[in-house]
Amino acid sequence: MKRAFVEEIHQLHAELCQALADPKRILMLYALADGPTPVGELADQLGIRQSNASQHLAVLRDRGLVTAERSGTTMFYRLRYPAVLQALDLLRGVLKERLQEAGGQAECLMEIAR
Amino acid sequence: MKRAFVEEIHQLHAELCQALADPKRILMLYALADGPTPVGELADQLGIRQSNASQHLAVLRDRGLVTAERSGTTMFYRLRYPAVLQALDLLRGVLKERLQEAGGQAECLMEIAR
DNA sequence: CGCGTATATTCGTGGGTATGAATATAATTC
DNA sequence: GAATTATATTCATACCCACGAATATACGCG
Repeated sequence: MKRAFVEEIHQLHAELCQALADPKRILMLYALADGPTPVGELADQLGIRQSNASQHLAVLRDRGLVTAERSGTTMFYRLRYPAVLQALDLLRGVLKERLQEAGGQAECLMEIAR
Repeated sequence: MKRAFVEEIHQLHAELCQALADPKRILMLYALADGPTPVGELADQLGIRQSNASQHLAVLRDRGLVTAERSGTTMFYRLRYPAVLQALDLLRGVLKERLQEAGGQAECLMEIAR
């Protein structure tokens, strides 16, 4: 059982986390929970340029987290693994705990931001 | 409820994910599951330099994921939120699914790598 | 206080990342 | 096939990250 393979797994694991390491991409994934969504709509929701939305979606596609389906001229992106949102929720919970322990009263915000 | 606050939450969320976006740090977190561990031991386990281990631990400390406690001259690092490992496990499961769907026969590796 | 051990920090460098602007591709309609 | 719409890609730029080497700090001991 080659050491290189094990390292490769951890590399892929890290790259998966890396895909989540951007506020825009996090918002995109949560937005996709409502079902397949066109690129333009995602861009509008996030208030970013179309090209930027495409770039972020390319990252998510590359990591295998979303799939794209064409319908006419518009591209619908679909969330592939809902478990990703569970993972994000878990980390959000950690963040909430951390902020509470830090003494800030930001807990209320946590309920809303999503 | 200011928009800036909500954006700040997502920024922090992303920074949390960013902390996980490195193979060495993932290994460190899993290693810390066994209880508080000195820096040198972590460095040895991962086969990295002491300074590099300290740097990675500084990132985890900065994101609030670990705490450091001094005992004499050695520093014991402790995992602060076990839920982080749950999140990592969820993502590992996603990775496993993805590799299986991709047709590779790397599933067996997934059982071991940790 | 000087020495050794354990850890932290700084610094330089190479490589990666996010973004807007511009351009390219793809499908639909006329 | 030209015009239109929706999306993708390329490019340049500014910023961030991982690493080793060197240096600094902190503690314990004599």
